[in-house]
Amino acid sequence: MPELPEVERVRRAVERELAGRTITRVAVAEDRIVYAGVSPRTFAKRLRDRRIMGAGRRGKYLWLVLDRKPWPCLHFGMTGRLFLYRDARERPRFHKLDLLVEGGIRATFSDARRLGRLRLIRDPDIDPPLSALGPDVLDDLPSAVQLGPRLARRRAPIKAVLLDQALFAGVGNWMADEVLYQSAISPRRLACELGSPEILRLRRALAHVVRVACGTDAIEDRYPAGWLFHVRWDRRRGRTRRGERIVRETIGGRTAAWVPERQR
DNA sequence: CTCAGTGTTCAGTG
DNA sequence: TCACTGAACACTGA
Repeated sequence: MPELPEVERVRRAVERELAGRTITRVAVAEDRIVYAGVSPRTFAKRLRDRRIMGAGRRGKYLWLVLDRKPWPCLHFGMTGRLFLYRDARERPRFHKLDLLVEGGIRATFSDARRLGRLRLIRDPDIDPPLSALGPDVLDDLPSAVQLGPRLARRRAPIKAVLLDQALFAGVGNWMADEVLYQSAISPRRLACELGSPEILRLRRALAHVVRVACGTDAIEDRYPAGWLFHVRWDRRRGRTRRGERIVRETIGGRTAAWVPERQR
């Protein structure tokens, strides 16, 4: 579930449901992989009896602002999720962290594949791995002029460069494909060979996709009907709504879905 | 049974 | 030193 729009939805939900409330109970799974750089026990101790002041996000990383540092930082990997619910029976499978918050609200981080990470941080701007992130594509998307020189240094397919979190924090596989589709640029094109009109289109499409996706609170059904998103994994049909053929190939280590007829 | 997957990191190479 | 590629990580569901 986790690219920028999904993480932003969670951030807003935390602000709305949990801000101002105190964590009364914490349960942790004995998972030395998902808990990174901290034991589950210590992690629990730092959260218990703390008040949640709000939630911050940069790229795909989310942290809870507590009344005392350190703060918990969540990364969702491929399958991580945060559930907010009231009935304990709704606790999801693969739970790694369970919070009981004042007012009977429960928050559970779950992750089947265990590529997500739970950390403690003191400062999102200074502590790795957050400090390695580039500008957030929702809050701080660079202008086309700023993007020019950064892309000019990269001799890799634009698809791979879009996934580089040091350049475009928050972009993931589906957003990269969507942005390239909407800006009519082939994912194979080398970043350094894009012209100004193309960079302009790319930047514009990226701003549009991230804004619209966040505007719907990442509810996929509400993404505009013309988006590639709705058909990119549909292997049966393998066509866009307009009947253009969708191709799948590995670029930059990930599967790209794209429309050669339209993307050059 | 096999394979791909809305992600990141690290070793190896140029 | 910088940048790129591919493998590893771990596990589910098609």
